[in-house]
Amino acid sequence: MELSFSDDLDLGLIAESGQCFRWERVAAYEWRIVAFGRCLYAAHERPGLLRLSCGEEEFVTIWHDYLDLDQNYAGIRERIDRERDPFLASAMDAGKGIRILRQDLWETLVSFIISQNRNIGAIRRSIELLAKRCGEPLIDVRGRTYHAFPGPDAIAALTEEDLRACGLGYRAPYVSGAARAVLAGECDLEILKGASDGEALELLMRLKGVGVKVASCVSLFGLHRLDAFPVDVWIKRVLATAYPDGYPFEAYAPFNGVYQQYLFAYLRGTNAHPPTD
DNA sequence: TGCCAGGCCGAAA
DNA sequence: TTTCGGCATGGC
Repeated sequence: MELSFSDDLDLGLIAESGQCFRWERVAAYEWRIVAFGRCLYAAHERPGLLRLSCGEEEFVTIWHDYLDLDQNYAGIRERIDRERDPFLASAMDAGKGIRILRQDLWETLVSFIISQNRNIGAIRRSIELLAKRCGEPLIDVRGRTYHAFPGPDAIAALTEEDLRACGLGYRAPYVSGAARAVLAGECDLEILKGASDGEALELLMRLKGVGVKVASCVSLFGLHRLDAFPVDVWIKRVLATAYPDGYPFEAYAPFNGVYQQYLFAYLRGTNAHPPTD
C-alpha cells in the first residue's frame, strides 16, 4: 500500500537514531523492519509518500501505531525558541523526520540491557543472533526468513552459554535475570505501562543490569514516555559543552526525550535523508 | 592495532 | 553520597 504523509517522517534518520536495532537497509531508500513478529518493507517513493509491503488492515493494527503517526512532530519542533537555543535548532534541522517509535516493551527492555557500553552495530548483531537462536522463524513477503523477537519464556530457557554465544558478554546474566523476573511476575510489564514516569524508572531499575540510562531508554522507546531523557556519553558531552549553564528541562517538558533524540542523532552525525526531488 | 561504545555493579572513600 | 575499577566483546 501507499502512505502519504505531511508530518516529519524520515526512515533513514529513524533507522540510524539508535532507538531500534532491527531495521535493515535493503536499497537506497528502502528498509526492512522487523517488529511485533511481523516484517515490513518500507520505502520512500517520493517526498511525502511511502510504499509499504503490508495491506491496510496490518497497517492500521500494527504499523500506524508503531510509527507513532498520531503525534505531530513538526509541532513538537516548533515549540522551541530557535534564537534562544540555536544548538537544538540546528540539531532539529538535521534531524527533521525523526519519530519516537512505539516499540514492544519487552524487546525494548532486552535491547537496551544489551546496549550498555556497546556501539550500535554491535547491539544490532547481538539482537539478531538472539532472535536467530530462539525467536520464531518466519517468512517475509519476499520469501526471506526473519525471526520474531523471542519472548521471556524463550530467553529464560537459554543457558548462559547460549546467551554468551550471542556476544552478550557480562550482560548475559542480566538478560537472563530480566526474562525470569518477567516470567515470575516480579517485573510486571502491564503494571509498568500504567505506572507514572517516576515509578516506571524505579521499577525498571530493580532489575539487575538496568541503571538510570537504560531505564530512561526503556521509558522513552518502550513506554513512549516522551519526557524521559536518557543521558549517555554523547548527551553528557553535549550538556557539558553546549549547555554549560544548564539545560532547560522544565521549558522543554513534556517532550525532553524527543529533543534528546535530535541531539543524539546530531552528535553522532547521521545524515541520511529521503529523496528531495 | 588500539580506542571506544545509547553503562552498571560493587567496593572504597 | 560520590568516585572508581572492572567488566566482555566487537566496530571502526
